[in-house]
Amino acid sequence: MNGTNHGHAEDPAAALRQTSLRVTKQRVAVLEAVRDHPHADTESVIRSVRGSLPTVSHQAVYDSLHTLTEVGLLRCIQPSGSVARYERRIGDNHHHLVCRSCGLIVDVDCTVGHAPCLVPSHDAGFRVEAAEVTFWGLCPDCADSGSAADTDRLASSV
Amino acid sequence: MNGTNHGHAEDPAAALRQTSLRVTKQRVAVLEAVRDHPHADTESVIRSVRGSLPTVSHQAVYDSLHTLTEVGLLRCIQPSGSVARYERRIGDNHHHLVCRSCGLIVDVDCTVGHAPCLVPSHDAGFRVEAAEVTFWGLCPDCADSGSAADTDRLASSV
DNA sequence: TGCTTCTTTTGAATCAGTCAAGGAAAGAGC
DNA sequence: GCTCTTTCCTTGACTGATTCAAAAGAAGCA
Repeated sequence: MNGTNHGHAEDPAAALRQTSLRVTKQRVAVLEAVRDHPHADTESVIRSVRGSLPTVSHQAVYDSLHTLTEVGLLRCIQPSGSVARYERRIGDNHHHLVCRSCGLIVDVDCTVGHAPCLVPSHDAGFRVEAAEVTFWGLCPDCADSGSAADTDRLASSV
Repeated sequence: MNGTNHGHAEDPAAALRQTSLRVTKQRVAVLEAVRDHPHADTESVIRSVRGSLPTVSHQAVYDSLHTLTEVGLLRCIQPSGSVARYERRIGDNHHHLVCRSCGLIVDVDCTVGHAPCLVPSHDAGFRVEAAEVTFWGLCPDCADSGSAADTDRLASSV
């Protein structure tokens, strides 16, 4: 539950320095934003970053998110029908529970054990590198309220 | 491997009739297009449908894809970074292998057995209805050619 | 400090997908 | 086969997320 990355999970600047990336306040702010809002979409990250840096361009945030994802400091997830979302918990092969109704995303630990936690029944010659698991359902709140209306819509999409 | 749906896998018109949907040539053509091009994106479906119906609007195809997905005749999948793709193999809880390099998608049967084939380690109070598994890797072709260049890019995104 | 290279800003463009209104066609009943 | 009602398709404009490109600005090395 503590720093899973390379021992720098809590210090964005240090994390950046360990890569060959320049340490800019924009990138630090993006890392902090994602740390503070797990599974945030780009829009939320921009809003959050502008809390400390009111003038950042959306482009800078897009660039940062891409770059940081590329070097492995962030992970990008995109459940069907959702925009890109980012998280800092990387390298532990965890998966996600997604609410079909409100879009809430919650982490779940690997179903079986260690990565790769799953092996396809046949791999069609692929060099398989990772398994990504998304559990679809209803979060507690949505399951309680309006479960009838939702259930209809859901039956068909499974 | 044969008709998995309700015994009408090969006859689009019959499949439509079993739902309460009207049998229009546009919908039949969309079903045929997806049957003939599994995992096709909307753009490809449009192109394919226009082979037999040169004047269909893209809107008609979008509508048909949505409607057919809603009634369960199609399934929509959207691997991260990809546009929506559709397939007709439904109800058998199979999963997908996706090539990170060229985007090729291949079906794989359910890893463990029957649906729901996976149960999260803890469900955070969710009412879990389905597990979607995506295996990421390199298809045989991409693994052969230019594997060095790709490997770099990939190492970071797992 | 000065220089080089990488980043960010600015502003416009692209692309998938959606909205809305009117015309067209499917299917039910006669 | 004909008519009516309801559902579906066409047209054309629009939205929202993301990307492109050029020029200005900062980071880090010598």
